[in-house]
Amino acid sequence: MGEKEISQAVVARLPRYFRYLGELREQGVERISSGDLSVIMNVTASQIRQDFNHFGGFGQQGYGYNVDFLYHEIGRILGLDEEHQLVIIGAGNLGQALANYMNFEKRGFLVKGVFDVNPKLVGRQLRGLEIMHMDGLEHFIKMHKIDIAVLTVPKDSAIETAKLLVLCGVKAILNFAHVDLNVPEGVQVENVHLSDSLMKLSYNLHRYEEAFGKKTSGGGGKEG
Amino acid sequence: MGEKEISQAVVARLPRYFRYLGELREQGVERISSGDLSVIMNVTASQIRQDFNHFGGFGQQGYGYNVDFLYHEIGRILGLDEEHQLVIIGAGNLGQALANYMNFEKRGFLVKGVFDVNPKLVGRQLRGLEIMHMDGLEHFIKMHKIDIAVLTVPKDSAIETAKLLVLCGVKAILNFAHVDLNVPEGVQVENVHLSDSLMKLSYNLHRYEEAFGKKTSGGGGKEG
DNA sequence: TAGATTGTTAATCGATTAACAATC
DNA sequence: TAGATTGTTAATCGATTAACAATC
Repeated sequence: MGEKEISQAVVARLPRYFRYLGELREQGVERISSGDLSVIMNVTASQIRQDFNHFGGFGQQGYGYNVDFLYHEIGRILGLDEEHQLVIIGAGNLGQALANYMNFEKRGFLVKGVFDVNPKLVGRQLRGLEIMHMDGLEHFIKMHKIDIAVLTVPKDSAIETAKLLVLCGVKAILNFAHVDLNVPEGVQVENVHLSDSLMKLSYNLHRYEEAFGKKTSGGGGKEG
Repeated sequence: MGEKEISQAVVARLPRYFRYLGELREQGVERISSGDLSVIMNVTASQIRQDFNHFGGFGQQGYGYNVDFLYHEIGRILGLDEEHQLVIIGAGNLGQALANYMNFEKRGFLVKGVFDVNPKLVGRQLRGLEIMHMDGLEHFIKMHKIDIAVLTVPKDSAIETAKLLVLCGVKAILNFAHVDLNVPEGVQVENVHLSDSLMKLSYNLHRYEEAFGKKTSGGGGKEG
């Protein structure tokens, strides 16, 4: 009832909490305080408590947080307790790499199909999946109740493809194409712009060099 | 002299400006006002002017901004006017996909080498590059003045590999491994955590469904 | 010149951090 | 109970937006 909107800044931090809690859990750590976790994760204890409390009180005064419980709660908040059916659109290098990137499966993101328009690719096997032609996309999406699409097509066809995906009923798009998609409300888009990341890295590299001198010289300063 | 530090929020927006300005430029648009650009990019004109002014006055009152000039200025700010030598560490699916992803080259990011520890991969050709064994990494990095490394090794070896890269003199790492790297000051890291992106997408998908009902039904509402 | 639009200062908004009473 | 640590409110900090004088 009237759940206050959670800011994307908070949401963006959840996967990192989930990862650290997963590690602690595997190490057999049973409980952890926000203070200890803040040291490990290099954030403030205050932020940790604020973040968790957006979703309810997971901790206990004087005790801290139960690692296993918190891990599963955050997983549930992220929707990892449910299975997602996804398709990969674009079977180029990146699409193939992602199809082979098994790790998604164990979080409940099941790759059900891979699509492309290139007749040279259509029919090929990819980790047990046959690459299909885009013509069959609409039928496939409805048939298999696909809710997420991973978009790795060239940027010139990305906008058009996204439109088609939305029409077919896809509700979330992980977009690797280097364009902004314009989707209707209720359809979620998450962009992964690799060249943007590289440019940001380049900026920071240059700024640092400018500020502290370019000398890379061999050996040099041991950093404390 | 005493350049005020630019926030990462601003830096993160620069590649997007660069992209839109590049498009306008290709369309032959000569000048644009912050107002017009704000409509195209769906941000406030105020933010655009603030962002640009962090780096100096690129516009002219009553005229706006010269698209070509601004495009090149932002490129320069991002360090795209200089060439970067980079290596890809890890020649698995993702590493190979990135090596084949030519687009980096045209922005001055030159893939000079691909490395792996797997003897089955070492020696193979990848777009004109031979996959090399990690043993030769240090020599290669120094020889070719590599400043950026793209890290696509499994997470268990990522931290160790990053340490090695830093020792060899690499100044920036684009990290695809699903761990946080702990590098000394002056070494830049940019993380691309694909599963984090997918989890964020999943969160937003679930939140929306919860808030507005799960009904996906065929056909449904035409969005205005 | 008059109109347009920037550069920049001031106001607002939101996110992070600090503080502390509640409570296990 | 005393000590620890949360949940939560208040204070601070930073980023975004609004406003407008400067100026092309």
